Amino acid sequence: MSTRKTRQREAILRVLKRTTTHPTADWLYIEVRKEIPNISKGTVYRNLNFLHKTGEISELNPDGRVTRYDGRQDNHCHFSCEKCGQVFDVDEPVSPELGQRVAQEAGFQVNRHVLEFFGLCRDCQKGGE
Amino acid sequence: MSTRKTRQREAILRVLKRTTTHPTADWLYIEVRKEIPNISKGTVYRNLNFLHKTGEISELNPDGRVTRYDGRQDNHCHFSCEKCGQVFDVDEPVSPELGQRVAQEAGFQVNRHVLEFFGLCRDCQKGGE
DNA sequence: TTAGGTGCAAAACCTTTGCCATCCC
DNA sequence: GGGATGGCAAAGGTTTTGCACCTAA
Repeated sequence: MSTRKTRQREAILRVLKRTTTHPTADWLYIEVRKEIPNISKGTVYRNLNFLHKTGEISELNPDGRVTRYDGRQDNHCHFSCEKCGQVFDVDEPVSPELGQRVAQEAGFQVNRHVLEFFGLCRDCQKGGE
Repeated sequence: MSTRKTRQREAILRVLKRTTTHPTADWLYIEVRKEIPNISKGTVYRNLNFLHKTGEISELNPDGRVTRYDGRQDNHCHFSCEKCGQVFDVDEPVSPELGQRVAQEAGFQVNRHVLEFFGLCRDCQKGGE
């Protein structure tokens, strides 16, 4: 089970790394297709799952419908607009000791924790409602 | 658009309020069916969405697949077991001022924020990997 | 009476998977 | 060469929706 280098996998990772929009698999599919026109959705999903397992990217599920992906791997969190669905980076670091406290108190083995903000982005505040 | 009181809606809310397991729509469907055998899944989903909109319950999406529901409305957060998928309450309150800071820094209108922990629950720690 | 709610089933949606051809090492 | 990977399409699972009937107020 070595890890092979394929055009498809490299293209997917490259496109994801160069965007900050936390795209969906579908958006990545459309984008990568500009470069590899006959790539299939199955391949996109398989590679995203692979890259997630190997820890090169991370998954987000702000709205509970579509999975979004993030190429950043440093300590940061996200803001999701409840109107337009866009996801933005927030440079509020997540303090690691929080997990330890919860682990001790409840007996869980805490591997990670996630902090997410929800509300209206700048554009959607203008639009009213 | 008044709000009608129906057996179905009341039963769903009652079942959800009396559990602490953050159930899925399907689990609630099975449970409520013990009381109202011919209730339909569509009704369960419609009412859960309704109750969520009116703020009586909240939605959780720990794993990004199935939506879970929570009848508790006070300030608390959750721990999700990455192995068995169960969701537990954590009595770590979420500090409200965090949202304000992010709002000021980034220009977002922050309505709420969520803190979630992930790892292994007690039972799944025993089972090994 | 009547607008909102329900049951049923089909549709919509996102994601995974089986199968065979293809490609990388 | 041989196993990992890709393309294609079908299947899978969750959630939504259209429609005719029902029911609470």
